[in-house]
Amino acid sequence: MAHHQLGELDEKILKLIIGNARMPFLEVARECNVSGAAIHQRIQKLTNLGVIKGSEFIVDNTKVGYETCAYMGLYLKTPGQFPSVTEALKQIPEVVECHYTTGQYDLFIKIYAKNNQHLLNIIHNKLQPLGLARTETLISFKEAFKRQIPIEIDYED
Amino acid sequence: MAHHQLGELDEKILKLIIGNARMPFLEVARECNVSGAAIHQRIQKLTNLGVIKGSEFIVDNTKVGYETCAYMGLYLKTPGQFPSVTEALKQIPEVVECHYTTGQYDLFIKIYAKNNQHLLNIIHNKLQPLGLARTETLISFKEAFKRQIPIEIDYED
DNA sequence: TGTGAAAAGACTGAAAG
DNA sequence: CTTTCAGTCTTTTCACA
Repeated sequence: MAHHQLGELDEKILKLIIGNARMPFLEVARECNVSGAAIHQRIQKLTNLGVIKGSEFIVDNTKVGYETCAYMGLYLKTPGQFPSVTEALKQIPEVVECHYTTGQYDLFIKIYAKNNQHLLNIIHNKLQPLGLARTETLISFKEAFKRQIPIEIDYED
Repeated sequence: MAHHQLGELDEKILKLIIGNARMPFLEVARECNVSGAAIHQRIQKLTNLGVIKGSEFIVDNTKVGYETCAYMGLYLKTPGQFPSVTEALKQIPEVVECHYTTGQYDLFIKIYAKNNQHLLNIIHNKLQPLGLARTETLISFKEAFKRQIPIEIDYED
């Protein structure tokens, strides 16, 4: 498996920092009973391995003017459209996630818009010109909760 | 609107830090041509206002053993189930997002599982006992991209 | 709100067990 | 893989504009 390089210390570090990217590494070190340099080097390693892909501040979308959150399922006309449509979606900043999916849809995306009218504008002016076969829209009117993946590493060695 | 307290400096700060929670505030200060203390106070203010809700490290799900990512639409039997089902979903760590939605479904959730079998186990053992009317599952077999909401504040005052 | 200064604390890399 | 150490940079607070 892809995560065979990770040990208990890595797991403990990830659990501590995954939900708080501003936690000082020295504090992590104290929690783990190792030196600060050890944490520094482990996090470096986790970053080099691609386990850690970056960090983010979590911003309340409604407080920066995005009242509408929607998911959309997209049907392509032909599978050949995958690369061009994905590239075009990347050019639309309001599209914040894009997945290739099995079953129902070909692509599944998440969009933030200022309001419902803005969402309609995005659909009409930016999505429809892409030449999709069909789309389906699902509007989230409240995010009940959102959190991180649970870190529970199996040591299969 | 909810974001009327935010000014140009707040916008600039948010744009700089939203995609890198480890950026030193002094570096933000230099980019913005203000003192470090000013950035410190602004970020404090943004946190107090709830604009900033926290920070996270972005971890590659496949590298910590979660190969399967799925979205599920849930139909309730009665609207009265909303609170209890939401609460029950919160007890399932693999459910990382939960939205109240209009139209098609009542609830819409995002799940990470170790593999497809594990996803089936979660559905059978944890979701079906909740007494839902029906569910629909959508499996993402590749996340083409994922990014942050664009920060573009209107100054309507 | 913003600033500068000062103390405390954190980061980072080198060298060594 | 871990530690200690040293130099440098950051965070945080506070008095003041």
